[in-house]
Amino acid sequence: MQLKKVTKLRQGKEKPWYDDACGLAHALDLVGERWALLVLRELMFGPRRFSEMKADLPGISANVLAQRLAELEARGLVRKTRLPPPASVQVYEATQWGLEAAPVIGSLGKWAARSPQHDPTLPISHVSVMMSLQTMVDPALAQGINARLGFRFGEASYAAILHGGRLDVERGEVGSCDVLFTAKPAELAAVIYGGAPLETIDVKGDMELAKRFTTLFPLPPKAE
Amino acid sequence: MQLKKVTKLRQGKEKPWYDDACGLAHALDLVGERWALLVLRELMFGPRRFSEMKADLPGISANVLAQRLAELEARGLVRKTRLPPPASVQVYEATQWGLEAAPVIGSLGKWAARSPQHDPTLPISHVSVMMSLQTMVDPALAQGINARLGFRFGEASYAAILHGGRLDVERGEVGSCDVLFTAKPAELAAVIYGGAPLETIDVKGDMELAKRFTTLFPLPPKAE
DNA sequence: CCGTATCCAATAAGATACTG
DNA sequence: CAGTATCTTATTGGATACGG
Repeated sequence: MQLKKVTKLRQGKEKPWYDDACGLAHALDLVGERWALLVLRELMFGPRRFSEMKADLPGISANVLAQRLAELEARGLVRKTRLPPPASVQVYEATQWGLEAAPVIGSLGKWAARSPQHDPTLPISHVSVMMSLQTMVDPALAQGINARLGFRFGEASYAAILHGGRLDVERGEVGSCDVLFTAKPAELAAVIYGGAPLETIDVKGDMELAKRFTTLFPLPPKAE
Repeated sequence: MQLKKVTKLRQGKEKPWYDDACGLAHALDLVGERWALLVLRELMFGPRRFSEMKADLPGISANVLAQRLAELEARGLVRKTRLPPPASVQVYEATQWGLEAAPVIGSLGKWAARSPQHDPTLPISHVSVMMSLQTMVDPALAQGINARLGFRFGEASYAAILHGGRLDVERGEVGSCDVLFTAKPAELAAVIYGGAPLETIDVKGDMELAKRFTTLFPLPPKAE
């Protein structure tokens, strides 16, 4: 074979899949491919390395992950950078515009949670749990509570601030907080959404607050 | 061939494509296939017939449209019904839950409108234009205006009420209104979003109001 | 560790023709 | 009109092996 098969990448003047000027069609051209939105989600709390993402997206192949990242980069949703020394490691991060997809992703997830066929026993990544907490917190129930929460999932950890009915999440060191949860993502989800007893996970700090925290995330009623 | 090839349809115990309990992954299992969300969009203002939809989704094949409708139906997002006599014609309509995807679709579209690569010259369906108007109206700019707008796109027509900064859209007879727009969807879009002169389309009624109406839909700033 | 190259199998989609 | 049947082609994705 002497013809170098040009990598597909649909870059530059990509022709849209959908001949439709509407924003939705364009959105699908941007992130409508298999895995694309899940890849973007993994970047929502900050830069990640290739293999971290691969590990957290069960079933994705290196091939596909690489291609999706390249496409998202070509479209201006993701940037490839190098962490500042001494880390000096190569990572992917979402651009500003990419980050703005967060509420959209959140509302998609919230909408889908009404599905009768939703199976909550599947594995789940730590980014997913944290995004879901941020999305699903009920402002009315959370009103008036001020607290700092910490979350540890093996390697990854998050700090969250509950304030004014909202939950602001950041990845990074837990720091000082009122409650610290340590668990696997799926275990935490089981406690928050599945009604599993709080004792099934490791909780440190204000147990009263922890208990109350778990009640702030009501599931929407199932459709059908 | 004696083995009836069972149609694919992934029904009943469909195994999810993504092994991920997060809502987003499930959303993608529900409507992540090519064309699915566009098909659902076409149902957002009421029941449609198969060939109408095929005509308004440029490039879709009967094959794919039929399959997507069947899948959406199996998942509880779409219902196949018959219009009451004397029409007695077979149509598809979104279920309640399906309709609730409207804001999600809207925000996806709004987010994508920031894309530098968005090409607004492509064809556009009447449902798309009306959804985009509903989504993109700026509540601050529209505050204080009360008006009834009519829209005619060949066969289809819509009535919209601008009130309290919101635009409520319904498909159906135009009825009495303050302004009546008659145009092709893309022409209307060109006037509202592309700054084309109002004279390029047919407008009847309060021209002052019509002029003002066209200024209520600012495009978000482009990313990058 | 971070990907790329290659190959192969599965599938999805377009075209077209056809039926109740 | 509302699809289904059939065929062919184009994509896609998974697996594996390999290079910087």
